[in-house]
Amino acid sequence: MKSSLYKGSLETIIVHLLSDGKMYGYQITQKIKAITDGEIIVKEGSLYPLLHKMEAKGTITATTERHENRLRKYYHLTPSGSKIKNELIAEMKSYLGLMDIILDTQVKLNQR
Amino acid sequence: MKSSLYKGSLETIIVHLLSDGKMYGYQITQKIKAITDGEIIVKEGSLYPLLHKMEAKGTITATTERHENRLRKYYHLTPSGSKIKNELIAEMKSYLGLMDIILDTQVKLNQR
DNA sequence: TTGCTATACATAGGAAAACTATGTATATTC
DNA sequence: GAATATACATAGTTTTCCTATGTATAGCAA
Repeated sequence: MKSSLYKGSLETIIVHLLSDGKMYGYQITQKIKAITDGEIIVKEGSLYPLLHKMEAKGTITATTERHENRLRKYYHLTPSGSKIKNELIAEMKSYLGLMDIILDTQVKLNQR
Repeated sequence: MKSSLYKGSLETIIVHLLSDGKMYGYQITQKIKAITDGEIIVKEGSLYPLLHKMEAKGTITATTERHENRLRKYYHLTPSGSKIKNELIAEMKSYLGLMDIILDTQVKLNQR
C-alpha cells in the first residue's frame, strides 16, 4: 500500500467510523486494519495527533472510560462533526469518481 | 475539491496520461482540468517540481520543441517509467477499492 | 522471572506532497 | 495599453502522515 495515497483520507475514515457510535483510538486502528484486510495500517503517530486536532476543531468530543484497569478515550461525533462528516464523505465520493474517470480515460482519443 | 485528498495521486495521473504519448506540462494541467470537468486544478507549483523529480528518477525524459515561438517541454515515459506506471495504477485501483469498502462498511454491525 | 506481545495513549521531530506567491516571456484579445 | 492565455521555473510554506520514543497495564511463554 502506497501510504501517500491515503493522505487526506484519514479524517474522512474516522468521521465515517464514528457516525455509528463512539470508538476509542486503538479500536479505530484495529477496525481499519480489519475491514481492509490488513492493507491499511494506521500508525499511532498519525491517529492520535489527528484525533486531538479534530477535538480542538470541535468535530469530536472525548469521554474517558476505564476497562479492565486500562483507560479508553472514547470519541464521539458532535453535531457540527456530523455536518463535517457529510461534507467529507461527499468530497471523498467525488474524488473516487474523478479518479475512476481519469483512469478510464483513453488519452489517445482526446489528443490531437 | 479538497486538494489534500489527491495527495499522492498526481504522479499516478501523470504517468497514466503519458502512457499514450508525450505531453508537455501546461497540456497536462489542461487535460486534467478538462477530463474532470474543472474539478481538479493542478497548480504549476505542484506540477513542475514533480515533473523534475520524475525526470531525475528516470521515470520520464524531456524533449524541447518550439511551437509558435513558444517552448514546450514534452515529457515521455521511459521503459522504467512504464513499469512504474503499472505499479502506480495497480496501487491506485487497490486504494480506490479499499476506500469503497470502508465507505460501504456499516460500522454498527461489526461493533460489540 | 524474564521477555515478548497486545492493549492504550502521547508527542517530538522528520518526510512527502501539495500549496502560494512570484518571476520570466510570448501571443492574443478587448 | 491592459488583461488573459500560454509556457516554464522555483523559493518557501502548509498539510498530512511517518518514525521513533516514552509511559503503563495485562497475558502468555520460555
